[in-house]
Amino acid sequence: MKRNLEIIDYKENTEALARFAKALGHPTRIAILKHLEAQSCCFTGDLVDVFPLAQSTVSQHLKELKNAGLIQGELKPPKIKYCINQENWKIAKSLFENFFG
Amino acid sequence: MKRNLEIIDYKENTEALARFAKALGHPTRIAILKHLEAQSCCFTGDLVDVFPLAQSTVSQHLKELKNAGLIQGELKPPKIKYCINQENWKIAKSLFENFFG
DNA sequence: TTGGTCAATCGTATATTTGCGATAAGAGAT
DNA sequence: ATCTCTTATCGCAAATATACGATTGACCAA
Repeated sequence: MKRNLEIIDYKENTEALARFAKALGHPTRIAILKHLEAQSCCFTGDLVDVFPLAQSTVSQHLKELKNAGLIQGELKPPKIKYCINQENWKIAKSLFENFFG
Repeated sequence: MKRNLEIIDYKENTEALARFAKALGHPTRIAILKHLEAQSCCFTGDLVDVFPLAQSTVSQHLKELKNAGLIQGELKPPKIKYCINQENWKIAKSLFENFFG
């Protein structure tokens, strides 16, 4: 049943795209990702210095980006180094490219 | 002051991108846009038939897409024909392309 | 003017998001 | 064990988002 598979893919792609888009739907999160793109990686504390937000708020945005799969954290005690999750980044990129045609 | 202009552009692009992303951050709105892409245009009623949602809910999603500038409505009494706003679509496309690198 | 059709808007309820300060948790160093 | 540094989580308040049914408004036809 090729048709069903296509429908499922369509549905899954739609929801995956919406999930990524939702994660990108806040200026601070876009800025965090731009920062990570430019620096390749950075620590939470660096971001707290850059944005006029409380540490807990920055941490929450990082959590959402992590839940969406766009970033990943690596333990570098006593800090945590955040980087873009290249694998999912590529998936998101291709979903958006495909979407915008 | 080139530097200031760059900062402003950076800030504006970040916010514009977040606004577009936010509008795309719901499966129904992605699906509506995919539908419009495929059909080029369609009426609200068609969408109400396609999605398992109340008419008022679909209308609300259309309003958000319109506010984000991604679609536009044309009066075709007694119906309204919705199409993708090609101009802003291109802007969104290039913002995302630029963002994902 | 009246009626019919279609879509937007109004209330309303519920859920989610965003932000903060305060607190807890994890991992060395002393 | 205790202290320090860094980050996550908790608890809360305010704002926003999502969905619905009911109502209103716009337009054309009879």
